[in-house]
Amino acid sequence: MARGATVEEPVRRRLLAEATRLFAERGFESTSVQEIVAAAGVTKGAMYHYFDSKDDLLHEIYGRVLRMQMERLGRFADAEAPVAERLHGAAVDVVVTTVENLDDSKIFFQSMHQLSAETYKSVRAERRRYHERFRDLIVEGQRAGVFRGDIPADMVVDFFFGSVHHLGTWYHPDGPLSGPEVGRHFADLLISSLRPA
Amino acid sequence: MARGATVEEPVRRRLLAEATRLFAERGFESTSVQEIVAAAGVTKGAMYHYFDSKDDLLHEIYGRVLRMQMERLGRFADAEAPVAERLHGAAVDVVVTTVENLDDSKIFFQSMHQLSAETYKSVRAERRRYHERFRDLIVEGQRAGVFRGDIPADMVVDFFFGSVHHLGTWYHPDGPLSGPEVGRHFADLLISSLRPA
DNA sequence: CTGGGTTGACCGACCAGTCGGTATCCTTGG
DNA sequence: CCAAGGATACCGACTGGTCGGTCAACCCAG
Repeated sequence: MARGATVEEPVRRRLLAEATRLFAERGFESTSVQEIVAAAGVTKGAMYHYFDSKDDLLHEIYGRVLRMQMERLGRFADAEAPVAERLHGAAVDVVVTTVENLDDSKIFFQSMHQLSAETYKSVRAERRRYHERFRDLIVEGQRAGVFRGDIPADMVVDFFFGSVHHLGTWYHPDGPLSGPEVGRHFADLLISSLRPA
Repeated sequence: MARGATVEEPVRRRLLAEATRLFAERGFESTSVQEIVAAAGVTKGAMYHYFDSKDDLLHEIYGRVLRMQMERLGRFADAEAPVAERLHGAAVDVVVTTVENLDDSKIFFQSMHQLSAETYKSVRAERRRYHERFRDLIVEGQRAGVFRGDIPADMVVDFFFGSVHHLGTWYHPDGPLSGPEVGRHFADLLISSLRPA
């Protein structure tokens, strides 16, 4: 018979995938390295061959998410369209990709503070750059007069991303709402909340 | 000299206060019982005299927050005023009380999943009742035609409380914004997002 | 003298990370 | 063409240490 599917997936990728699943399910501190390697069908030696530490595993997961989100936001922000449309598109997209990677989202807001001090700082910095990119869209709209200017743009970003990050606590892929549906509603709420008084 | 301030506070209350502070600072799993009792100036035996387990400590913290929030929401919801005003008042209030008890908020969204299965379920149920109370206000406004009706009220609640729960990740009491200021902005965004198209 | 409150040494379970070892492949030079 | 030898991938028993929770004994107010 052909080699099993698990053999096709390289060990490193399998470790990341299982770690993501388990961290989302039980939290970082409640998941032992032993459980991760057992789920991936390898032993500790293999894990410590590919990663420096359990912390490093979490760091990799964050890096993957952050790179992906930043790249996608860039494409919406740089498009040629009215600012309200670009913001709406970016908002829908971040919701859709969040629900498509719900495990990543759960890990983010539950386990980020478990990272070592320096790793934590670098993740925060990367995250801040992402928020600033998003905020610039809002500021642009406020300057153009299409968004209300009496609420700080930074706060609007925190307001919106609070909602996005919390999708992991209530959204279920097999529930009545699809990702794009939730994304459209969220984006509508955002744009609507920004209409000049 | 008079008895020290710590002696005035009963042991049980001190344990809860220190546990809240430490859980918020380092997370539930990263805080040992030994650290909690040391901070409270007692020993493990004393803690296990008042609480069944470390889990029970967390459960009590949740219970305290939930009771307080539910009671306050009730007062706003039952007031005599236009529904938009009642919702706005409740929204401002939940933000203000959240930033006044930021530690509780941090614990909520970081450590809830560490509770035992049954405790977790009861906390979720209590939380759901709170959300439903809030949602009913929105439904009332939608029926009255003062709020847009094309977005499910449940989703609006999740949208708003996502933002509220995430205050713990970015709000600093000594920052430029006071609790009531943030509350007003958040409430304005909520009401604004609900204006009929 | 009694019993609620409190002590702190102790227990078994578990954990992240280490390390000496093995198996398999790739390179190299004879 | 092949043997030698090094590099890579992986194994799993083990270590030093931490954790939540227990319990027999103690203290002192009523």
